[in-house]
Amino acid sequence: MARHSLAPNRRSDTRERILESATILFGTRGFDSVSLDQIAAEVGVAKQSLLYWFASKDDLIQAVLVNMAAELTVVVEAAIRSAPDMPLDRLEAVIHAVFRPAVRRPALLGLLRELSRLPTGAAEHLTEILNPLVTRAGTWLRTEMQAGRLRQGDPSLIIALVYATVAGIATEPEALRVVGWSQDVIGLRKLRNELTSFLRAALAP
Amino acid sequence: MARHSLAPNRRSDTRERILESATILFGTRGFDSVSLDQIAAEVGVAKQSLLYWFASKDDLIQAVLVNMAAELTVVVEAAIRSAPDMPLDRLEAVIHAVFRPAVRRPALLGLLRELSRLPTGAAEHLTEILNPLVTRAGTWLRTEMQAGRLRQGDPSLIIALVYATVAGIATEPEALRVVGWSQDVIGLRKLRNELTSFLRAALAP
DNA sequence: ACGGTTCTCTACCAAATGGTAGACAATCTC
DNA sequence: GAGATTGTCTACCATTTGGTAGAGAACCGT
Repeated sequence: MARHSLAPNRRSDTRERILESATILFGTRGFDSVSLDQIAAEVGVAKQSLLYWFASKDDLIQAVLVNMAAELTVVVEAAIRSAPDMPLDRLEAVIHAVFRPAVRRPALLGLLRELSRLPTGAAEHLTEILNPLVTRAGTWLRTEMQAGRLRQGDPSLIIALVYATVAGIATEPEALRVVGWSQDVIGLRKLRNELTSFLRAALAP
Repeated sequence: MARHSLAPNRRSDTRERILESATILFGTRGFDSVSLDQIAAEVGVAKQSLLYWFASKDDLIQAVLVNMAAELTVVVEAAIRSAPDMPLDRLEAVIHAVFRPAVRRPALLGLLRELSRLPTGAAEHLTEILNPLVTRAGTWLRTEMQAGRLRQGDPSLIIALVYATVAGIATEPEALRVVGWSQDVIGLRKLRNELTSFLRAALAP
């Protein structure tokens, strides 16, 4: 009898499949709006299999967040390393790099949007992962400014502005639609290009 | 015996107090994360009094959204009318006008962030309210561009960019904090000023 | 062959949630 | 003053939720 249609493996991929589905669901609909049952149904397992891999919903959320932070870090660091040397070109490359996963998987940045719903202190671990990334970017901007290759300004503010814009664009298509735009008319690619040309105009020395 | 400590009034202000509390709670923590019990407790009434004024949770959400759209419309239209004549100054005035309620009541823009969680079609009514506002702004930008007082560009993209940035800044302080910034270091006012100076640099003819 | 480990499942449970039924008090209308 | 209206409440309910208990199948090392 095929009660266990999925033959148990010593090395099961269930954990990764749960993480993937949970990332998408949490990122698009929010931690509180997604139940463990829904995630389990999406993955195609029973809820209790899910609770075997993650002791509680909070544990699952934590794992999803750490996973997301690591993924973002890899993408951004790779872009910084491989980008062209001129600061404006490099900045554009990084923005493109962040936009690509943000568009393919809006849930990634959507998760950041969810942070404010966590109990206080639950996101402390994320700071350890993401803060160095931001600090590095700030240091780089400052260096370029002092070398006269970028207009003077507060690096922190620039980074915050870029983050807010990317997050706002990538995670709120519905809000944009409601005020009267369809995705086709606006388009994430167009918005990305507009953002980069804005930055070029504002940061050129 | 004071079982009804609040003397019933023919004209009760309970409805408005519910709307106010619901706006704040929904906007900061999300539709699904806030229960009717919590709203009722915040207002200081029983849940059933709440259901007397709004037939269901969906009804309450709908009312909160319409209320928010009307409030935003008033603010923006007033700013457009009273602003100085030079386009860049006027644009800055409008941004300041949107930022003020956005900072005082982050829930206002936070509600827009929540739209993607509504069942399809539930936000149609909002489009009727907000779309004219956006259309008007777009027409105005286009006119100024044709008059040569702003650099050429796609008005829709500019508006979307401004909206995304304001919304991202005003509604995600927690996300900004997690990557390593405190509100004190960054500050919404600084971010607003940075945004307007960016726009000036990018849109000056 | 066999005992332990890994993995998934069915069967429950206590708490919270959105919502209903209806009693009861204050006020208005006549 | 009588009856309808308005507004608030207590009591209750069905469903959903996160989580527990524990059985059983497939695989491992010996």
